[in-house]
Amino acid sequence: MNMPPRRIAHLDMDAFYASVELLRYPELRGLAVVIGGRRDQQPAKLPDGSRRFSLLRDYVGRGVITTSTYEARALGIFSAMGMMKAARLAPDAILLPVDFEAYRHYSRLFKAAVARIAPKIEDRGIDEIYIDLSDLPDETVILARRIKQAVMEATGLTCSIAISPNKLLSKIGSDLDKPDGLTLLAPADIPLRIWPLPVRKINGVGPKADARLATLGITTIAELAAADPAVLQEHFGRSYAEWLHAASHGIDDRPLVTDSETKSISRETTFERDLHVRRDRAILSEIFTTLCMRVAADLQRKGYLARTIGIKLRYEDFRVATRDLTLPGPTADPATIRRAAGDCLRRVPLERKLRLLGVRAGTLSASSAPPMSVESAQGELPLDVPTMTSPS
DNA sequence: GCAAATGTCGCCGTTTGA
DNA sequence: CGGATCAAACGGCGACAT
Repeated sequence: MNMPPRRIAHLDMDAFYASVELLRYPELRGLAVVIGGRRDQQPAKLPDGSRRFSLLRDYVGRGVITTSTYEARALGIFSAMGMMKAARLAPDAILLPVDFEAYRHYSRLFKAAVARIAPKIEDRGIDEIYIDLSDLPDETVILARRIKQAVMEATGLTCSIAISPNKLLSKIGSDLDKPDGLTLLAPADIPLRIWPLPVRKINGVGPKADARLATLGITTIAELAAADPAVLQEHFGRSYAEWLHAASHGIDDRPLVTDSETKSISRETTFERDLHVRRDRAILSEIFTTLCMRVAADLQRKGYLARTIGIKLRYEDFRVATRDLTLPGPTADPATIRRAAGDCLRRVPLERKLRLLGVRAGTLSASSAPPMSVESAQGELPLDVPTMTSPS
């Protein structure tokens, strides 16, 4: 039997974090607003009831833009841009710190609203989802409008939706008409609407693959679609080459993943200045222990035990080193995690200064104890916590 | 000088056990 | 018993994503 094509929607909230902030501070509508930087500067409330907002020009130190309003984007400000660079481009932009608590709240609201219309949903992080509309009786555009309206009613926020036979095309499509977009894509639209786009628009082609494709003279999806499969295979290996080829032709059979288990839990932090392992040993040791305690608390709060403990370092030159260690048995104990992480640390070179330290817990299993409340989840460390040492 | 935090996946080399 | 072989687990790490 010939199955009808699926109807897969990709829904992407428009400038999500920034839009949530505008719900709270409507006086900022129409302005260049950026979200990011350190978490320490809430807007101050003035005696007359108005608010005093920080400006990007006053920011000092490390940090990146997490997101920004469309007005800020028009000034050349984009996600992951360094704060100081952004401040040069748009010194008068309003700066707000991230408030994940609020974003998670609105995330739950919009997802619940969609689920009432179409329950088959794949979570893709805080601000986007895939939705399978295939089994619903209504017409596609009607459904899309209904979903957009439900999201608006639940949150006051707009989103952009694309619907196509698969996740790949819908993901590309939701970006084609933003904000507040509604895009339908059929296979017949591929030559005109997909092929002219840069290969980087394919979800799964990142900066590295993009650069290597450029080397081969391939910058658009059309050029990728026309590329010799044998040449692709030489440069990318069989598996990735086949996937690239299929993607360029809009072919993607991946099902929606409607339930998934957490695979790892991690905490990491970038220091205010690069730290030297010997000179700053005391500071680093305290940060390291704190990270371990936070991972332990996260595990306990969420009801997990971990059997693998890993660390991540970012050196001053931005290179990354990771090490991990599998324990004899699962744990959520901060001291055990601290010891394991310390063992990992002994295996990495520590000559260069560090800019980031992270601790990860993986190979998770459910703890028999129920998830802990936040207050009771703080672990106590014994007094003789191992200290950081140079490799011997 | 500047470039976050958190998480997933794939690939590869090594180790281990059969 | 030595060698070949295979699978699974492990560890490292790159790439990619939001």
